[in-house]
Amino acid sequence: MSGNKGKIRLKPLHELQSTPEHIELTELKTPEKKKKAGKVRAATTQKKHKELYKNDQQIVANRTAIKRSTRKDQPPNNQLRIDSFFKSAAKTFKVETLPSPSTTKLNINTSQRKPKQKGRKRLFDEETTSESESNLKSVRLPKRAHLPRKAKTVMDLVCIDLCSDPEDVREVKGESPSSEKTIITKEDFQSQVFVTISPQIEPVYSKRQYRSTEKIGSQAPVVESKSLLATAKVQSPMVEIPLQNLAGKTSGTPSEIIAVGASSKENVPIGRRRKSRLCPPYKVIQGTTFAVDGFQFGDIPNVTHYFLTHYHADHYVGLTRKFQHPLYMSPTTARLVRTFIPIDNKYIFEMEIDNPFKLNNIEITAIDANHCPGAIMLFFKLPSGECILHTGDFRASFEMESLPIFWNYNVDLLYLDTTYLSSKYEFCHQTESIDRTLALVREFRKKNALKRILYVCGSYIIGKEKVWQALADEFNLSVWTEPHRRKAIDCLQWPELNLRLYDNEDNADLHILTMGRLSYPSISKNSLPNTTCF
DNA sequence: GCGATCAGTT
DNA sequence: CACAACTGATCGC
Repeated sequence: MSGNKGKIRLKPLHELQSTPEHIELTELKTPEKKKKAGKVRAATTQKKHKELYKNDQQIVANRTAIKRSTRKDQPPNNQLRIDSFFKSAAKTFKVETLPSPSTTKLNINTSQRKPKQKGRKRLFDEETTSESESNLKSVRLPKRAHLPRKAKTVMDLVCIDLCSDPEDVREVKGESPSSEKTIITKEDFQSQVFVTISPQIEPVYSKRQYRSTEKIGSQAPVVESKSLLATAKVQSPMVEIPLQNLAGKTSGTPSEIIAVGASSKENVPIGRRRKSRLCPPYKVIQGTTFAVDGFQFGDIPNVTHYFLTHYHADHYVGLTRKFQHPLYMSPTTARLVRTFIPIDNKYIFEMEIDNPFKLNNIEITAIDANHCPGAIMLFFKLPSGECILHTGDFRASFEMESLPIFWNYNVDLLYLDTTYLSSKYEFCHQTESIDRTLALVREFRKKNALKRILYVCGSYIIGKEKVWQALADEFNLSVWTEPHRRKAIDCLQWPELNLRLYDNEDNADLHILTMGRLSYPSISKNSLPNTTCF
């Protein structure tokens, strides 16, 4: 390895998040009044749940004359939980991993590749795994044992939880098949992150430090991202991370990664007084006047265009009817925004996926992020030739590697918006998650053939459609969801989903519910006696 | 009443 | 314990 070839320079968070001089440190403790309010709220919530549960118990008792468990996380005595079923069953559950195109070696010398060459781009070179590991040793935390990387065709699964996000189905034990696939896996990044984004660094960017005491406005003390980043470069050497397995030598090796946080909690101000927050530097794309998923900071100085990567609450937080700037998003996200947030339509601009367009002489391409419907990554090509990728929330897949844009351009700067960088998170392909779900439900149905089954799928506003569609299709289920989500699903323009959806909650086989309503009191309220839930 | 904020939930 | 992505209650304007 020489220079930065095959390496990513990772900017430590403490540099990116350096506290500007003008930020005042505000009180560290929650004021007593708020504490009290919090307690009152908590008490109210508890009371509400108790009452709900009490009522629910009565309903169930009246219907079934069977006394149900008083534990909230337990099903009524006449109901089974499929999740407990499969947790015990999963230990012997095996999944055959199908050979994927990405496991087939291409025998292409990456150094000889031409930019327009066809074929699958190897974002991670399977040949470099061992080299990568040895190089990473210097930065890996001493106590962190690395996982075996060689794939097997059959893996043992210890824990599969249908109640979890199917995207989160993890292999706690066993070996990942991903090591022989050329996908960007979390594991490939894990070592870097453990070193770079360390607990010692994070507190610098504590909630209270990113707190403005003034209104955001023309004189507002806002972080100037470019200068801050430039300063970071000068003041502290980059953490050099060997990632020679990321992309070929002629294309697509990001020279820098900026860790991006999207959570609304990242710099939550304290107190009730309305004070705007400071915009963290990573919300603004370096060298541009574009802000991504940054709506809770008022008008960000020097930002002319705003982007929304997808319609999830922690990304559109702060986006209200008052918003008055050009706002770019995918067509699907645009329909959702129009439906739920009354922003003047003249500010909403749709970006076609994979269709580059220019803004301020910067070429922008929206790429499918493989997250929820309408979720995109953003690829910026600056006049200088510098290419910047903002991932938003995304799910890496080997299909992504085939995208021409990753073949044709280097990624010089990467805004990586992700949380699951720890080795404890192991992600399989989305289709595999769905297949496992179907297999488990199939097995459950077989064992409970005589029972009526109420299928319950927890969901955010959008994002679980493929799972419940697969269930509905295979088992011919009628689906019901809450009116709010129904409205959102209608925005997706996904006819197959609408075919399955019915307005009648009582007759539906499969309920798509908000996560917060997945507790048994809530579920039972909507279910009939002698019903098996999962 | 709207929007911001916080606590609590899965 | 962690986390994302919520919901609902409360507070400030």
